Amino acid sequence: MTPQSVETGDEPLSKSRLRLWLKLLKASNLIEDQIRRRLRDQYQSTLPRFDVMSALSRSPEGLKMSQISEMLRVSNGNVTGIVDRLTDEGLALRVAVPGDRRASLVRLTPKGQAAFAEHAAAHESWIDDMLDGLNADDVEGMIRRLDYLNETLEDKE
Amino acid sequence: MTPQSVETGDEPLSKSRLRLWLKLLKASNLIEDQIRRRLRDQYQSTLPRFDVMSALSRSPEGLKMSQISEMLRVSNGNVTGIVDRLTDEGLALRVAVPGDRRASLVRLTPKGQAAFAEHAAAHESWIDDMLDGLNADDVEGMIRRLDYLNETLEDKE
DNA sequence: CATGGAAAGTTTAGGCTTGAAGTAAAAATC
DNA sequence: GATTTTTACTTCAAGCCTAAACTTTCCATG
Repeated sequence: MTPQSVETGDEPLSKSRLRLWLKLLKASNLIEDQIRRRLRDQYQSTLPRFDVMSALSRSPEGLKMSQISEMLRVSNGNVTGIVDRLTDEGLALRVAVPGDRRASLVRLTPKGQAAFAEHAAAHESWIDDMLDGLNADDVEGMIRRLDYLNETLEDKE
Repeated sequence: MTPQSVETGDEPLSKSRLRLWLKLLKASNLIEDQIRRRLRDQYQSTLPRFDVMSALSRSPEGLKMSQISEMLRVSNGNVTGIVDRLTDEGLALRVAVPGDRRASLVRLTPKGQAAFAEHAAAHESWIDDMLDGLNADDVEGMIRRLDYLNETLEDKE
């Protein structure tokens, strides 16, 4: 056995980890592509818009631009463009923050709330459909490992 | 119990599946962002370039544009741009296909082969490092479930 | 061999994404 | 109170990505 390499069967663990990553990425892309396609076809929307609206829907009092970009882990300039487009379509709006003329609070409009409620319900059923091959044990086993993985990944940042 | 809803503990399975998807997406994004950042910082490259070069490196005789876009599941026009940029940098080149003036074979140049070999080695060690919290059992368990999930997802396309 | 359709690629418009540069306002420091 | 630094956000350039339109070439059918 090669020193320092832990083996599983006949394959070094590092190779298995690489294979795991490629399969994880593949699953993620397959699911994400489906969601993007359906959001586009059925609602003339996109995943980034969905993500921003989802964050806003959880904070009816509104969110600052910087809060959104932190929650979604995307750049500030990115959020500017997405909120601009949501605003153009009457789904969101910027409200001035009294006492701080630099910032503004972004909120969903009633129209935005209604649209997101519809999108979110569809989204949940799409996921349920795409993952219906996994039973409760599978789901639990994967969640447990992904939780641990995500913790270690965040620690490393 | 609600009719038609399979429960695990006190949560409907559809909710668990949604949570699983969000965690899968999070892990995928955390890892992908790290890879993008390192490819950029250490090699002035990008993940799409890496993916194209990876496909090309496995086919020294070259690949047609349409083969690349099919393998990577991206659009034709997308590949055009990426190969253009690789070509501009002397990492890839287009070779005429005798007997078909529409198509061309894309190949890595020697410079491209050398660059990719370096990037691929680094890439593998980054993954090994990021996933080092998972032991052989974890890796095997996740691969098994992801294999199954990917199969069902591809069947649904 | 003419012609109509299929195939291979490119181009284009529009949106997403980043890092970097820029603007303005607030806060801290002197 | 003036100056410096930080904070909040926008703008910009460049790359990525898609669907759709387009060009060129190939091929099948009459």
